[in-house]
Amino acid sequence: MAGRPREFDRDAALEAAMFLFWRKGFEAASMHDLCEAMGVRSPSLYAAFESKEALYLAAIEHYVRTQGPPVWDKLADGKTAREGIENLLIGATETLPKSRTAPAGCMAVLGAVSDEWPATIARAIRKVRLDMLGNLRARIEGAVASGELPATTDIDALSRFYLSVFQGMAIQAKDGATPAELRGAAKAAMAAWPGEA
Amino acid sequence: MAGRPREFDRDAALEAAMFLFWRKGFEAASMHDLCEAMGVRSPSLYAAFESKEALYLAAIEHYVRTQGPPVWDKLADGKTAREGIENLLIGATETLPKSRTAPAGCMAVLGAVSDEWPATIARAIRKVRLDMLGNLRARIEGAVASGELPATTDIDALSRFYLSVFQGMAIQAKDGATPAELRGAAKAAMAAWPGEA
DNA sequence: TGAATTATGTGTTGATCATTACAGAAAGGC
DNA sequence: GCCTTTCTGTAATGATCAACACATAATTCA
Repeated sequence: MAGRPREFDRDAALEAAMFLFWRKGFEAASMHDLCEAMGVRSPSLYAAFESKEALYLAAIEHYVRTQGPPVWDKLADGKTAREGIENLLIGATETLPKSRTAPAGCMAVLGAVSDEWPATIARAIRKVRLDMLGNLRARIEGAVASGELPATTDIDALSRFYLSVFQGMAIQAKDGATPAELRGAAKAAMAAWPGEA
Repeated sequence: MAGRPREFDRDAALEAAMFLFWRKGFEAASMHDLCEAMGVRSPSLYAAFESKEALYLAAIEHYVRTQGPPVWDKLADGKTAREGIENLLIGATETLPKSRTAPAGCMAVLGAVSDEWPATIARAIRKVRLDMLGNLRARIEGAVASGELPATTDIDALSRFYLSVFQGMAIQAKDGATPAELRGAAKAAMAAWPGEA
């Protein structure tokens, strides 16, 4: 037995919440701001999303699902792992800076970076960052298996290194770095590829 | 004409505030927490530091003055710029992870990384990050001038690149990376030095 | 000794926060 | 038409927040 139908689009509201959390973080985005951005009154919001904390968790999941692939799918592009990682980094130089449609930076890289975000949120975001590391690691492992990289390659070190470049670029994008400026950093990072001149 | 003398050590209190801000950020460190950590009642705190915002500004200045040099002075160590930057990064692998005496991460790298920190604080922190970039840039410029690096070196790209490695390592330290793990990333980053095999 | 000055401690202020009570409205099932 | 269910809007809840009023204590200068 269905009651009164919901008058707002749950997905559109979630996306609006995502953008606000992306820009402001968890604490600074107040329920008042969120209601306004989502075009929903607070009781409807609580009925649909349970709590501010649960809303954030839904928002970052939506973020990973919608904003992640355009960036991270590039890691699989190209025949070699070297090309894949370069494609990832160069792609990020375009998406990380502020644009007409998106805030600067990366919600997952820059979130929960101080203590005393709710523990569940900190855990969820840390998991996303660990997944980034895992993605890089998997690509590099593949390159070692295929012989693109020597068996002596320090896989952990190399994946952690490229993750740190990505994360650092996110901070600099937040500080206003342009795609061209980030591209310089990305190109420089590729010179660290084993065997590079 | 001096009135009643202050009963607490202003510098010790400032340092306690610094550590709390370092760990929690601006918003999440409440005046209540700060008073407790500093061992001071709020009216005394306001008399000595004016406001929470001004206290944060004093705290980050104290941070740069006391925590910066042990890390950034290493940039001048070594005969070459390459050695200096390697010393900086390797040194950071020891100081960035959580220790008995210090929280994980870097107050300047990880601060004001979301919107809606007070504008004056965001400006101050961004300036510290810009100074980091300037320090790297100056060292690399010197290396080009002395002939250590070719005149064709992309100075902006190289300094931005090493800044991003430093900043990324700060995030990973916050996520629990160990000195050994960070050392791998730092060593890998040095392979990007122009002319490296 | 007393006047001026500055710190301290208690307790409060208005604002803002996330969350919810409550009453009315819109749908389906009978 | 009526009951159940679910959503919407208004308005309130207690909690916490930064900041401060006020009275008192400690010091210096005259």
